[in-house]
Amino acid sequence: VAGWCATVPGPLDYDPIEDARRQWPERWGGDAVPAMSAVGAIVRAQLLLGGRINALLQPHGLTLSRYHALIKLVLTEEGALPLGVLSARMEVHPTAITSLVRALERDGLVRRDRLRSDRRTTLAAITPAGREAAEAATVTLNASRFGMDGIADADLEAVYAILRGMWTSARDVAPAD
Amino acid sequence: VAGWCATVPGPLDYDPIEDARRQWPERWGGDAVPAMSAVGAIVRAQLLLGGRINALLQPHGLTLSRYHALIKLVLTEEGALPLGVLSARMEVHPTAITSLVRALERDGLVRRDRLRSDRRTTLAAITPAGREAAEAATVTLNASRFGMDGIADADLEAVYAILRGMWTSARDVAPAD
DNA sequence: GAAGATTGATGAATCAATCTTT
DNA sequence: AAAGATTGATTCATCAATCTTC
Repeated sequence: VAGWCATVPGPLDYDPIEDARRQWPERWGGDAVPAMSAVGAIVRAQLLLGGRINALLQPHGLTLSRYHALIKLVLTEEGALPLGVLSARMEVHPTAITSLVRALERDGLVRRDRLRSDRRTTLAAITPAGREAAEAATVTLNASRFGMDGIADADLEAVYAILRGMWTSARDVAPAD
Repeated sequence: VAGWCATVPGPLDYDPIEDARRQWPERWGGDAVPAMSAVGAIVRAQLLLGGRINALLQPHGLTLSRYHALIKLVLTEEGALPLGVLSARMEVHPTAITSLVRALERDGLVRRDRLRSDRRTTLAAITPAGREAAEAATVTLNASRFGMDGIADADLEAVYAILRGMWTSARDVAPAD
């Protein structure tokens, strides 16, 4: 149990998923073992990536959430989005956007404007400082392949293609309301 | 934007990762696109799974964390573990275990005992009610393949095998302290 | 002094209720 | 009344500091 704890699970002598895979079939049958393994792996990978990526972003004064928001703005050439749209694109609760954008504003990375055409909506607009931060952070993340170095591109594309099936399949279309 | 919001991102007209994949190469080159896509997919998958699994567990009065703890105890035929060991196996902070186990105790699913041999350590021991809850919940989860139905077993095993490379590679061995 | 666990404080995520503008 | 955003209360994860037992 080396330097892990704290968000960053390390490489382990005890592999939790392997252990579960060993014991699962005799207790509950083997049917769900692939699913159980994949779910475990996804959860653990997400935890690990969170730690790695946040560590990469820390020198830039960003977290993954804050970087995510900045990138969404950068990718909309106007560099601005209504909070509601930003919330939808990031897929986080509308309420979370409020505090997130407020924090970015405190650091001078975005500006908040009321829309003149409809003064209900607040516009989050990226500032020059915000663009710089996003660019620099992206260079860092690209260089370390988003914490994924060590895995081949073909494998990464395979993971992407498979997981994409979770939201492109017709499985949980909206229940016709 | 149908019934999603609230933890459960639905199937979307606007696909955030596809959008990023389109714009990434011209801005920052294509090198990190597979990594970026995989990371995005993992984060989104984890979010989706969290929603689905917690919905499946709710009728059993459990959450994913609480189920996770119970399963770890069930899988140790004594049905009991010191909090420190449980914390390590679940890879959550030692402080988080305290409140988690306390909540399980409140519901009568685990018992807390001080070890007679070393009265510093607290033992979390699963109760009969805890075993029942874990068994019932496992049947439910197995039946819906942990929220992964719709994806072929071979693909799930592929995802597992690839992601496993993140913690079995020598990449981040402890920095020799 | 060190291991094991706990407490209290801070920050993020979520939900209901509120406020403003349309 | 409805859309957009915000506030306040709750919960959970995290970190530092504390308390007990060895």
